[in-house]
Amino acid sequence: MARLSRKDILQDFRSRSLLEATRRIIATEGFDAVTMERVARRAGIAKGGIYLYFRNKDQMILAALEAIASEMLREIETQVDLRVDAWARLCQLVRAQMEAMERHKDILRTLLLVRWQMSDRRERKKWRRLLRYRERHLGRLKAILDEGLKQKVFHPIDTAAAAFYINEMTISTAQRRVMGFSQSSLEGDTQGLMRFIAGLLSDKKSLNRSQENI
Amino acid sequence: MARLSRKDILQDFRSRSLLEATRRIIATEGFDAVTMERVARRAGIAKGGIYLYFRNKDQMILAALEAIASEMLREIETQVDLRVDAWARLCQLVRAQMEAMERHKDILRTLLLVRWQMSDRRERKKWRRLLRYRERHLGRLKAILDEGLKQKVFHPIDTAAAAFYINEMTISTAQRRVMGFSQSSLEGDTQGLMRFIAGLLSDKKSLNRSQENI
Amino acid sequence: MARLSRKDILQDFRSRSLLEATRRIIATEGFDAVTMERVARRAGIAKGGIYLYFRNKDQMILAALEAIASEMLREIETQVDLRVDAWARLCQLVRAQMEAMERHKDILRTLLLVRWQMSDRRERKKWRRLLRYRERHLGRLKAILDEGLKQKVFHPIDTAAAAFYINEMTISTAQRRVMGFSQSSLEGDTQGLMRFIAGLLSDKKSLNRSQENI
Amino acid sequence: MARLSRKDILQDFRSRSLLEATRRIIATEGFDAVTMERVARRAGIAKGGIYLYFRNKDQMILAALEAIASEMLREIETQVDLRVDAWARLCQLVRAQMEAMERHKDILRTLLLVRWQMSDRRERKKWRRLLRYRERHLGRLKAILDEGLKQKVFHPIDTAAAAFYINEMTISTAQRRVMGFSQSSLEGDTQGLMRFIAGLLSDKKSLNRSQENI
DNA sequence: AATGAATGAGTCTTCATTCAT
DNA sequence: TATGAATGAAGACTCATTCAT
Repeated sequence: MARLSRKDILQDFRSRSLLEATRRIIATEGFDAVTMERVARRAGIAKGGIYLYFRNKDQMILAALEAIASEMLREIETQVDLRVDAWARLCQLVRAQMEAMERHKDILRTLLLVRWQMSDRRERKKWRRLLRYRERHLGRLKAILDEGLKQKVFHPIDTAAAAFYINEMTISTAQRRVMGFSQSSLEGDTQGLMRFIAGLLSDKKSLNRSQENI
Repeated sequence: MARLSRKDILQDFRSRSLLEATRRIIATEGFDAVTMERVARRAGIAKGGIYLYFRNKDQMILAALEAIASEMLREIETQVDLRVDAWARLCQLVRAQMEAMERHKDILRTLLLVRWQMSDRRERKKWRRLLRYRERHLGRLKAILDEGLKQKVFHPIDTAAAAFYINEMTISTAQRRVMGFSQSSLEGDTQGLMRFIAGLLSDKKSLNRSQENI
Repeated sequence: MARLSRKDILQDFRSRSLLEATRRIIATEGFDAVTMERVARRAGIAKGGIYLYFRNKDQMILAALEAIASEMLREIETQVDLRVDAWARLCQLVRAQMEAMERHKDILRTLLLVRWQMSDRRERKKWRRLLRYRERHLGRLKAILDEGLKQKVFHPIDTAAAAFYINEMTISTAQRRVMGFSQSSLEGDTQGLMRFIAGLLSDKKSLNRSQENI
Repeated sequence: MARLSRKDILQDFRSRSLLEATRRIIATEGFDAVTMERVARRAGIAKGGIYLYFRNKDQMILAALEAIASEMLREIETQVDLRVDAWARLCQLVRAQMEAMERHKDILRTLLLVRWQMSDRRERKKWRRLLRYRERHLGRLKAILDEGLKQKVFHPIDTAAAAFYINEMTISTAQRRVMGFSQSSLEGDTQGLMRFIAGLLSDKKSLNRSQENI
């Protein structure tokens, strides 16, 4: 791989600083509090300097969101152990997703809010890269489901649809926590969620078995 | 009932125009695109006139969202037939919800956007009234589930959690359609959703039976 | 004099209500709080109705200020006893002025602030009527001084200038009270003021005499 | 002393321009005529630029007033010669004050306007800093009077009250000139004023003496 | 490359005045 | 006459973006 010149390193560092500053502002003061002025100050860069790294505010925020999404996905994916069976792996994935969302709950709101702006068809292109993370996650979920099906751990099911629903249910559960509407612990909510997912996927036998493994 | 004078009618009309304009802007361009100027222009009213009907921008948006939630809930609730059994009634409710959301795609977009706005804890109080609609809907769902439990149509389950997840899955399904990510017909998506819900609620026997009734 | 028709009486009543409302608002909420809306509501009249009595806001405020000035002057002038000598009469006048200003201190600020707007030559005409009240008061002061001079109670002096200074000193004393910078009682401040005025007007002998009469 | 960079100079210039523009508008059109738009235009700066120098409108106006008060006080104080006796020094001070006010008629108008603004108790804190200038001036006056008392140049008197009244009379005299109500020359008015002040302070002997020195 | 002062369009809100009823 | 809904011109303040240094 090519050596990074001092300049490249500096550029990369500054760029990261900006994204990190953006993220911190979103987390602590909300999306509307993101101004170029504030971001620059927190990143220790002059306001005008931002434009050396990002075309405009939109692009900067997009990059910040992408960084967050990317990090969360990485966090989730490193938790999955390929040696265990499909159900156990699904459990790991969902649990990891719950934990990641809990960890980043300050940002979660913004990230998910953006999902809806993404459905504006006129700006589809703008959000395309961000949508890829979602697709990647759904793909991973589906792969596990497919494998479970092959292993006859789950009953026959539309795995794409199931992946979609499982993801949505997980997000909803996390959202309920973010809104402060859950009295349970993270673990309690996760287990409740897994029980429902088990209901979706399994015939009675595997359901029983699976509940032991939650 | 009191006769409405010409003035009352006009007032009501203006007020509705403003709420409608607000809704359309939120749905098509997002919350940030709502400016008093634009709302006024779309409603065919002078900028200052808005303040005859709403104290400020926040109140106007809130009123618009409440009108939306209220209307959608009313549409859904009128579809439920009290004489049929719990499962059939659940089917009606979910189907009605799907249809209402399909009918008012822009309303749906607005409601889903606001769901995430609401999760900002700093503004909890602001959204309280709006959350009541959600609670009312979840209550109705739960009542049906409770009754189904009493009638032994469903297997033992945490009905509050189940109501939550059923609602979330329904919304997610509609959402997928709004985002253009579903190739199925409304009917197809609804049936798929009901099948998953059946999986959640029923033991094998009732599952089989229920699938006939979807 | 012509009989007043019912209409005239009503008009007069409404007009007074408006001026009184204006005055109360100035006194309680300050000059900037005077809006046509508020004035109308307090006067129990519709907003648009004001324009039946006054050409515009400026004229209304002017009329209100004039009413206040007129009332204060009347209050002051009724206190002067023509039978006593010049110095006693001057004492009465100054004391009455202090008392009137104390009574109307909420308004005083605005009334005196306006004095300065009056010095805008471009708007001289607008303020002319209000200035007459000032002139009338100064005239009365000067008349007393002139008489005192004739009676040899005061030492030779430019009575016009003295009238001016006495009035200014009186206003300044009242102002200091309005600003909360005086620890004395009204009576104390008034006596202090009179002592200084005595210094202005009298030779040593009459000074001594006058101080008994303060 | 630190060298001023070109930037510092420019900043200082802009800041001064804004204060100067503010002052001119207050003096010619009154407080209500001060709008950010107008100030910016007169200062040759963009509207938003003002906020680089002042937090908000209030602060800008306050800064302008403070600059005015400060400058006027400086002009006055440099005229006082410490080697002469108390009466001569008082003459110098009053004369200097009259001259400064004559030189800066628009400043005077501004200061007198603000005197009445300040008497709004609701905003006491806002004006505190500005009041210090008044106190400083009164303190200087009182010090001269106290010294005169010690030197037996003046007859026994409440020097604090006398300082207050002398200042008020001086201002009133200048004010009368600004309003165009004086036919005398500046010198004539000043001498008239000093004669009255002499009446306040002196027994007959010193009065006679002092009149030679006016 | 980097800075941050400067710009000016855009935002919410207020309110004197008009005018249909 | 009287009403008060409607208008629209201001006003204070913010902030993305530019550009001279």
